[in-house]
Amino acid sequence: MFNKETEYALRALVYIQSQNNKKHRPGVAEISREIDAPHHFTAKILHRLVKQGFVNSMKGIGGGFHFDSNNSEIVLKDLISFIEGNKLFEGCGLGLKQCDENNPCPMHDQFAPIREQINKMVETETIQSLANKLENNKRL
Amino acid sequence: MFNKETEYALRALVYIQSQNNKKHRPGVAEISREIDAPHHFTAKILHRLVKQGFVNSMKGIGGGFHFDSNNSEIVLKDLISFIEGNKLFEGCGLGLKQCDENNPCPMHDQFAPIREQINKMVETETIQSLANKLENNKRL
DNA sequence: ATACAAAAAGACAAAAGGGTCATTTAGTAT
DNA sequence: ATACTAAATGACCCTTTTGTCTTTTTGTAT
Repeated sequence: MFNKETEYALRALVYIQSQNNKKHRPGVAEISREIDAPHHFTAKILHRLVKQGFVNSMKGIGGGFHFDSNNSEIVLKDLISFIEGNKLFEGCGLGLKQCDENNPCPMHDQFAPIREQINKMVETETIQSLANKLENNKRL
Repeated sequence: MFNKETEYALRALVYIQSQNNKKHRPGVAEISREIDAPHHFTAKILHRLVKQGFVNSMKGIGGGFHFDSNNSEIVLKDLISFIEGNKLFEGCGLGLKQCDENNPCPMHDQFAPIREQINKMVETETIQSLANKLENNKRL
């Protein structure tokens, strides 16, 4: 479904939020270990997300990654679009450039509702809502 | 959703079937032109599909690609699994190795029904059913 | 038998995705 | 001020995907 970078980013941010909830700011080493992602690749991804403002970081002793509590929640669709574009949210199942209600490909009628459900999911869920579920039986 | 190879394969096979319905066996040049795919890449993909038995080919004058009418229809799931594996049909949304009903990731409850719908689509539709829709307003 | 059409085959290459490493910069606690 | 910790930065590399090109083989119609 998603590419590796997106998967790592989702797992990392959810982990950061869940640790923030416990008043802890994890570093790259801890994050990559806990979400089972390559150390340096995780660092690169997080750095991009910091530059874009999705998450904050603090250097030095006691530093690490964290969310600003006065920032709004991160909607998954915004994050995923930033990382891998919106082909999944808007593209045709057969990869046609021109495919919509008025000019449908043979798969359109079956595919459109699936795409809708995907959109609904990523527009509804946020990093924070996912992190909250971690305390509810869910695992990373 | 699908990778390029899968998209080209779906479009090519649907086109071949639709032409077969008109008693015509298209060649690579015609196919790649009509489905807007790279000529030689299309040839490579079709060759793999012939070797695997998904479609037949005839060399020489009057040759081209065609389906054996006494073969059964090609279920999309079989084709897609052959080309790009079944991550889309079975994988976790966050990319976790261990994620199921009993040990769900925070996205599992939202993602599982989507995956189900995808599975239903690719298990129901066939190259032939898609080709039939081409005569019904649909476009490639 | 021949000529030609078309697929088969495989080497090659560009681009994107995924990942590593070493060095630098910055911030914090003391 | 200092030492230490942790992120920032950028170069580099491997693999997979995507795509190109050339040559060979096969089969068909005549």
